Amino acid sequence: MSQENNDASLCIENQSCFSLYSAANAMVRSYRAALLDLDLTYPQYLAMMVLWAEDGLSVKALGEKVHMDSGTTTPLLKRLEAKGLLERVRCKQDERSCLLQLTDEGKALKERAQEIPKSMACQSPLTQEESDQLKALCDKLRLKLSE
Amino acid sequence: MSQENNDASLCIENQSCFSLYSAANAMVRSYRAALLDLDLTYPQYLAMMVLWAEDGLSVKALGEKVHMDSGTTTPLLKRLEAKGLLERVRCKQDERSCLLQLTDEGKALKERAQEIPKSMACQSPLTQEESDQLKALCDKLRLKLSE
DNA sequence: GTCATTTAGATTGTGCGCAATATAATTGTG
DNA sequence: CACAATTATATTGCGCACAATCTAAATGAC
Repeated sequence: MSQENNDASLCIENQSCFSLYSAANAMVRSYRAALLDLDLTYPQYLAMMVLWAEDGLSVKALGEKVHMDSGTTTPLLKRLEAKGLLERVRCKQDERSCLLQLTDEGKALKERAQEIPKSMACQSPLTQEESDQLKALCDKLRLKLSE
Repeated sequence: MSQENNDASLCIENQSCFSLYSAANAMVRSYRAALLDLDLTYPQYLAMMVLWAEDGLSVKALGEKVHMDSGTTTPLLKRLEAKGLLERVRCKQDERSCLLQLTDEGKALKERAQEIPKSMACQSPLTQEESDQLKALCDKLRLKLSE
């Protein structure tokens, strides 16, 4: 009674994790074309969205919002600084902390970015309800896994 | 009547794409500990699962199953070969094609891998229904986005 | 059979994602 | 106050993920 290949548990087609993984990659890929015009990668776009909502955050605060550690944020933020979208300045009160200030160019980019959510929504085959459902499931999963 | 910051569309907290992205990263991260014992990364584990189900596939066939292109598969498969888990042999009938053959060690690893799906399922906060729902939504999204 | 086209895979370069580690500033403790 | 512990950020190294490009083999058109 060996299970051999009709054992379903080690089959990627049956694994929601593989679907999650592949969908996230496909999503980032399809953002690429939309973000090309803004000269941003998807993770850079996430960082910019956080700063458009609240300028002047520290690296740590931004990292928490985008769920990235300093090994990811430090080089990413340096690239955004090199593009002239923000400045990284040491906090006077706490010299360990580094504050992120959008430049005028960085702020101005928000206008052009307004198109992105619209154009991405068009490409999605999901209804609003399905999209909300997906978000709820992903949030629940991530919260538990990052305990 | 400017929308300014109460404009919700450019806010990452409202975006299902960001939830998808973060959940996928968290998932891969939590696989890391489970796969440490097998000395596999998550993408390597995906490739091994495909070959455990069907040995002797070509690089192209494997790439299609895991949704990766040759820029990802070639170095990944070389690492699996370097670990002694498989061999890459040119196809006699078509010298362009490269066939993947599990070694005895590669086949043997399947036994130890049986624990992985179980241990990951334990960590998930999702019910079977929710997990199926998540999978269906992700599959629908990926299929549309990779048209 | 010749030559353009297609196909399979490999290579190169960039940017994450993250573990591990390092550095320097701050805080807590005696 | 000295000094250990904590905190914020930076650095290093590895493995994807993928666009772009290249090579070589196979196929198609004439």
